[in-house]
Order: sequence, then C-alpha cells, then structure tokens
Amino acid sequence: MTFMTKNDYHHGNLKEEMLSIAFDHIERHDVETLTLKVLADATGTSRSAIYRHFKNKDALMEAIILRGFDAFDAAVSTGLKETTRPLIDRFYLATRDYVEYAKTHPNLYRLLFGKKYAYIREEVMSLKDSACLGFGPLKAAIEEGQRMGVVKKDDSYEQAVVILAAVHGLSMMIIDGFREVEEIYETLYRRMFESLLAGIVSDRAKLISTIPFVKNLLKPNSAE
Amino acid sequence: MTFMTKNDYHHGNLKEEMLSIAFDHIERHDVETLTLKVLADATGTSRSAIYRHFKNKDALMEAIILRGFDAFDAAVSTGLKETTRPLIDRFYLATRDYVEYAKTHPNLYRLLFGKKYAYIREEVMSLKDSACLGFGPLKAAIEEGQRMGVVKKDDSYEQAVVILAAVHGLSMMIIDGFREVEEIYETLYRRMFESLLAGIVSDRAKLISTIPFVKNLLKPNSAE
DNA sequence: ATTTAATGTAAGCAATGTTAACATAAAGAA
DNA sequence: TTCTTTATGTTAACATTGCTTACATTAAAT
Repeated sequence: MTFMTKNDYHHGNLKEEMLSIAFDHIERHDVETLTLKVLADATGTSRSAIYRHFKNKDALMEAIILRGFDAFDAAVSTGLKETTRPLIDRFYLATRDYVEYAKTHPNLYRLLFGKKYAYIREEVMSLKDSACLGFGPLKAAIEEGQRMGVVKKDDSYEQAVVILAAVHGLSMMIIDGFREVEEIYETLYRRMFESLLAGIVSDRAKLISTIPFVKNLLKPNSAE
Repeated sequence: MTFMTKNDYHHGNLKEEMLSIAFDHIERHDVETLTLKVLADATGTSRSAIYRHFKNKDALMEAIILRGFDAFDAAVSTGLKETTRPLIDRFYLATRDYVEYAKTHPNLYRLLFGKKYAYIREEVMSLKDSACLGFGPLKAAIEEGQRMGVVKKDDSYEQAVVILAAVHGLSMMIIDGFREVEEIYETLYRRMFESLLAGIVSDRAKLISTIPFVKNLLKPNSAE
C-alpha cells in the first residue's frame, strides 16, 4: 500500500535495467525461476510495470534471448577469428569454447538452443547463413581446409552441421545432469574432437598445430 | 455438480489407466500440456483423484518416465542384440534406431534426457553400468571390436560415451526446432556415423557389412 | 497553467498443483 | 444381517502463476 517517494516513481531507464537484471537472473538460475514477480522485486517495481516496456513475458524473453545470442556469439567466435593461428588450432579452440560456454552458462545455453523459443532462434540464426554463432566461421574454416587439401571435399555445410550437432550433444549432456559425463568432460571433448577430425580430415600430414594436445593427435604414430 | 452413477464411482484400475493415458498424452503432445486437469478430464475423474494413486504430480511423472525408459530401451537395443549380424551393422542399426526413436517420440525423448528429471534417470540408468539404454550393449560391441583388432584400444567407456553424446546432439537438434537439420537428418546421421566410425576404427579392412551404405563406407577408395 | 504522454499501482482474472473435508462403495467382523 | 473399516472418489478451497484492466502519479510539451 506504500507508494514510492517522488524521486523514485520514475525509474529512468527501467527497460534496460529490467533486461539486465533478467539476463543476470537467467545466467545464475533456472529459466523457470524467472517469474514476473521475481523480476519486479529485483528491479524494485511492480509486476505490471513490466508491461510498459514489454508487450508480455514472451517479449521480455525474446529480448533476453537476443542479448544471449550476442554474448554466445562473441564467446564462441573469438577462437575462429584469430586468423594468424593455424587452421586446426582455430577449429580446436572454437569447438572447445563452445562446450566451455555451455558449461559455464548452462541456463542461458538451454534457453538459446531449446525448443521453446526456436522461432526466435530461427530469426536470429540460420545455419545456412554464414554470419552467426561462429557457425559461419566454422564452415569457412572447413572450406579453407578443403582448398588447402587437408579436408575431405564433401558438402562443407553438412560437415559443419555434424560437428555442431556432436558438440551440442556433449554440451547438453554436461549441463543436463549426466554427471558421469560432466566429471570427465574435458577428456570426452578431446576424444570427440579426435573423432570429428578423423571424419573430415583427408591429409593429416599437412596439418600443423601449436597446441600440445592437437600436436599430439597429429603424430603419425597416433593414427591407430 | 453431477455425481457419478453407482457403477462408475469406483473405476477398477484407475491407476493403470491414468498412467497409460498420461503416457500417451506425452507421446503426442508437449510435456507441459500434461496438467492434472487434462489428465483428469481424459480419464473421466477429478483432479484430486490422482492423489489417491500418486503422491503428487512428480510421482506421476516418475512413473511415466520409468515406463518411457522401458520403451526406449526396447526400441534401441534390438539392433545391438542381433548377434548374428556383423559387428559394424549392429553398431549402425543401434545408433540409427536411437536417432529414429528420438525423431518419432520427441516429447518422450526430451523428458527422458532433459535436466528436469535427471535424478530419476540416475536411478534407472548409469552409463557405467552395462544393462541400460542400449549403452551397455554399445560398450560391449566396442570391446568386441577391440578384441577383433578393428577398434582402437582406448577406454571403451569413453569411446561409447562420445558416440552417445554425438548421436544425442543430432537427435536434440532434430527435435528442438533446427529445421535445417531435421530436413536432412538422414544425410547428417550418415555423415556423423562416418565420423564416429573414423574415430574408433583402427583397421577398416577387417570390417564387413551387409548394409549397402555401410558397405560403401568401408570401401578402401572412400578413405579420403 | 493545462494538457498529454509516460510510467507506476491496485485489484482481479483464469489456470495450476495441492490439500482438506466429505461421499460412496466394497469387504470383513460382530 | 448390521456395523465398522478401508479404499477410492468428489467438492471446495488455497497459494502461486502469468496476465489484464482501471486508475494514479509524474514529466514534458504547449
């Protein structure tokens, strides 16, 4: 029943603050725990104040997801964009960062790649486009490898999607309660990387790496 | 306000009927659409009647999940158990059936392998055990391959988990709204199978298959 | 100063899972 | 048989949820 004091009534940039708080909440807690009441309390406003800035809860979620894709994109594509590094190392770093991001931001990851808001994801990213999610760079890296003659000359789009799907599966198991997987995820990621590499590489001898683990993978004697 | 007639008051085996109806509902619709009201209406009883047979909704869900794992297990392990088939074919059929089941039972699949009820999954299946989910048979198949000298002699448990994770990822993308993936899932599955194979096989020459696609994969000239 | 737009509050709706109090039917004991 | 007990339903009500409507307050424009 207590009204706010004069100075507090208008908040300033309430929309931005709500978004920021909501985003933080989702990074820390389960997505379902973000209710309008929780957000209102955390922001210091009432539930319905949210409706002044977002049409409804879904609109709020959409804004969060857009922000989430930006964050994810930035985190994942750094490795691939370091064009001074050897190709194989960029590939390694990108897939590793992918899993790492999922592990450190499980709630956000599940939100971005789950089914519920797939319709937003479709607007933001198309696997067929080349400018999203570090997927474009991944495909580009594969094509670069094909030109260099170190990657099998199959459909690069399909090759990239397979890699994405595999890494996605490992990420999901890590964050969705497969504890046996989470416990040794580093090892499993490396084994998976090894398989994915074996699947697309045509000439290992031509590959060079500065990363010890990858270097070791490429040794002729580790072939079988 | 209408009371039931005498004969209908006691239902007989309401528990089994509820379970069955709830299970069917989940196979057909999103998990979230299964509310107590929906179940009560479909069963022809009241919401609270459910509490005579299940402690709460979670207990109901647990029962559904147990049933779900049985169904999934049966569907996935048939291929691996056909011990008359060549090893590689069993491997192919098992992973293919896995994806196929996810595709045809997306809601159930998401329920079984999602985070929400991970604690039940942990009771029912341990990856480290060998008698669940076709995972035991998968590991056994890998070990058989190792003894035959056709599979790399790495940790068979880790090899099997990597395969499971990759297939899981593809399945999830197919059912979680990645339409570009769903549209060509058959192709993508085959490519993934090829990678997984390349990751663990040490001597392709020793492998034989009766399945055209797999046969083709094993041709020496398809090596790179 | 008065009007207008932006931003906030209060109150209430329908749906959800849950619980409590009560009703009915079946089974066994006197 | 009659009475009691147990199993199994029903109805009513509650708290929480997301959401909406009607209204109040402030800031800004004229």
